Amino acid sequence: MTPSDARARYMRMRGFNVLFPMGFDAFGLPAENAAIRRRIHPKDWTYANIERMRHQLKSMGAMFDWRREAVSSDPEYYRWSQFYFNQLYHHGLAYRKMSPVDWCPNCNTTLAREQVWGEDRHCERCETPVIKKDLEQWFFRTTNYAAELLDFSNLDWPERVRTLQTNWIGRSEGASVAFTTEVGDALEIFTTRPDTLWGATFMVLAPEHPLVAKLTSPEQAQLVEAYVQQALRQSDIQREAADKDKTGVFTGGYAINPVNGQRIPVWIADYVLMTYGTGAIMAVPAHDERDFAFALKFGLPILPVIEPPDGRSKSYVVPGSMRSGFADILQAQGISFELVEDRLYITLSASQVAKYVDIAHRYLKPGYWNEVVGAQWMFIFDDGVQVWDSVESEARILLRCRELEPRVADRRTVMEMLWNCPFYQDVLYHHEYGTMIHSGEFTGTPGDQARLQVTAWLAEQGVGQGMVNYRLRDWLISRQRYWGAPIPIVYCPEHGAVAVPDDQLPVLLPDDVEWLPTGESPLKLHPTWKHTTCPVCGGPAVRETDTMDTFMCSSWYHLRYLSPHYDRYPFDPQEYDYWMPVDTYTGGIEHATMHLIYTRFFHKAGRDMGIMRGPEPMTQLRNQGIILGEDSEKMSKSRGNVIAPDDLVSRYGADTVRAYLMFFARWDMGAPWNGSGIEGVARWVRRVWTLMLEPVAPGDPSPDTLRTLRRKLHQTLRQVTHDFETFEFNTIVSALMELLNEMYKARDQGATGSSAWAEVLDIYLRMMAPVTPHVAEELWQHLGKSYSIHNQPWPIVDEEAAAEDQITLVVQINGKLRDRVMVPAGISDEDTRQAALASDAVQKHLAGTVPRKVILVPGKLVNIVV
RNA sequence: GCCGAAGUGGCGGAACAGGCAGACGCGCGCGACUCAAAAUCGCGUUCCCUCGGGAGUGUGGGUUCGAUUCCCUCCUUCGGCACCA
Repeated sequence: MTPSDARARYMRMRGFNVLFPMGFDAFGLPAENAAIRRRIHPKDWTYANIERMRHQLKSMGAMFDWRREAVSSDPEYYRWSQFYFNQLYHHGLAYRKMSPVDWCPNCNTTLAREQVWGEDRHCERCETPVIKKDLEQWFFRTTNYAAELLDFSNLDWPERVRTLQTNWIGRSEGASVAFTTEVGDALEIFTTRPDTLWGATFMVLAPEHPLVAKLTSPEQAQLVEAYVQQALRQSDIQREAADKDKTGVFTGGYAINPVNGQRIPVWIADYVLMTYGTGAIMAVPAHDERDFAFALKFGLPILPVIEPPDGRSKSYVVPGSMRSGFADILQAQGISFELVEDRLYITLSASQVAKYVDIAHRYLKPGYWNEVVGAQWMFIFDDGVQVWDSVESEARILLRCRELEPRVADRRTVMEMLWNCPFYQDVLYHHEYGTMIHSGEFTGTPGDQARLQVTAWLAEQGVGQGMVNYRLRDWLISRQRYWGAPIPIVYCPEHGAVAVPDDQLPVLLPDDVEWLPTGESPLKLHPTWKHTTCPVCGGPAVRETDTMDTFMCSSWYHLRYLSPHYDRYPFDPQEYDYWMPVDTYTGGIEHATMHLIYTRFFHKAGRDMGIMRGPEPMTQLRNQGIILGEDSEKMSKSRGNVIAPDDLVSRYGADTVRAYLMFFARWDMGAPWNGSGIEGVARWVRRVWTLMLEPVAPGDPSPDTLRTLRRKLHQTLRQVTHDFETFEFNTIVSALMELLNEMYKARDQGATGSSAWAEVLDIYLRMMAPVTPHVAEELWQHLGKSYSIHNQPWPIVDEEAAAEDQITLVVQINGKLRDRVMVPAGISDEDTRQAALASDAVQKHLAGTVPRKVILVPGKLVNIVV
């Protein structure tokens, strides 16, 4: 808090009208869980906490305008959260649907996808792994704004946050393609690789896909049913583990590939997710890693349709399969190979394949075969060469090989046979872009045009079109918890879900509930609360008993600060016009894919509903790092590693604590707490105090002393100003420390009676004011200046005073430091060169040799190259 | 696996449109004051050294007169995403 408070104070001194508000995002799981643990009513616990926090913040000297305080659990606040819900509902941006959702068994509530973290898919709050439940829940249509949320052009936000959001939204460009089942049902898929359509040798549906039942043949019914049941039982963690062995079942049904009429089997497998795309994929095992593993495991055909970019092919020659002289002729033809124990391992460039096939065919002994794989796929038999370019030719080749070699008799596909040869493995599968092969009229289309051309053709044929898919999901906002804003919906047997009219808001959260956990939503168990009347017909109806995710409350709180007690609208429009959008917003990086996406969504939705204006809610964002406990773990009461500012404040005073919080680590990086340095900052504050309050008789300072002092002063002012602008708070304090050291020197040289001294004290206190507001104010008064220092303008750098009149010229020989020479600031290049060469150290090192070259950086450095 | 950030003294950290590495502070050492200690003040504090210097910003290479800074390789730590078709 304090560094941003200091910056707000700095901006005020810069002449800005600064709104620096404070409020409490008071609803939510953490508060409710903490209250339950202590067996205190969540409301009592929350408001006691708020009071404690207010006290703490005030003791730190924050400049918050408390008249603008907003508390999201106050009815006068959540009335407007409910108003926003209604608006979203009326505009079709809030909807209710039954779906498998993430459920935290410990918090007894559903969670948004953003609130489920890590590999084990745990609850963001309590770290319990979540499970899936089928529930009817309320969602906000964040996906409507997926494309717009990717546009950061109006934002001065850190690259890091933009990247996190971009990845979270997860745009992929591709095409939708209309496959059909054998009996004529449409079976649409999404693919990013329309260029591989001719290699689609089977399809895979998510187990939950609606067509599964219809596709399943009677023979497969039992297996399919069992697999679907098992998939539903499994948690996401089990299902989504990437390294898991592929599982799946054949439905017995077939689909038709629209590009070539090929009849391909339809499988179900849990590696296809119902929640992404259409819940169905075309499988191109030759160019998709997952499909490849699946096909290999289940013996499904694999057909390469994209040439690898390097054009490399391979051939492995079994001992005894070639007539003698084979290796010699290869060598003579410039075809490189490795010979290991009579086995030949041959790697071919694109141009060598034809020549090689010819030679191999001539040298092949009867009863054997040889193959070329990679960029080209050919099987050389003694009676001719078979090209593997279709599912049919593969079948023929496989049959032939099985006849010739009993050891491959049980192989189900050619690829399975080849995969057994480790030498081949790196050329059998790839997912790069390349020239299309084995793809009918598209064969030969180069990799950089393939996707575009195929997509255009699909559209022409009416079987597909270009399409963009996002990973972002709609925001699940229902929570089966007590401590939140009630969702203002009433269910009427006649009229269904009806929004509570705005003039009847807020739907008050009752105090008299059983808030101790029962595994059920507390509002549901309240004897009377949920019973009400339908706003449409007046008949008996029941209220929605779920409450809203607190991220809903925090999505618009910046607007409530404008006018926290305004009772006609979420905010006073005049205030909105004056202040919005938020100019500077600071917060932790942990908000990147939650709060900061939600609030952007909220703003854009609000804009489209005619409530807010402009493209974005917050113009400039700067991330602060997290201060960890001394044990480098996140501070938490349960770990017992929390550093309470109160203790530090009572021991060192607020100003010292403020300054130390700015000084001890980089604000944007955060660090484990380390209290040992605070003594240094305390010493600094005391030394300022001593210097200004302990009288020292003025002496007779030299002009040099005064010039040096003023130079340091204005150089410091320049740096401090810059560092405030760029949020580099740690160097603000160190620059002030440096200047103080200089001031002590000047004092000892008798400077205290001078006008320069008065100037230094004046500016020094102004620079301190944002950092240590109390000490600065008191010393300001002591200097006899008018109240208050915090209303003073920020000082202006006197560039002339800040300029150096002497510079330290660095003299290097071959880039190594050899000497430093003091020269006047405006020195000419020629004089610089002379001064450097005249140096004793240089003369000694040169020892008579003549420099080959002299590099000159004016005003800084001379490098003599010998 | 993919994406991103970061590696500088005993510690927190400075410096980077390429130009004196280690500002400022902590800690530590020595000294002054003191009977003594604390506080305060002063000096010193990257490492090695034969006191001339030499090495040094995670590793190895490259570009350059010159690299903590730019490029490539690798290592480590942290964060995010992850069967997303």
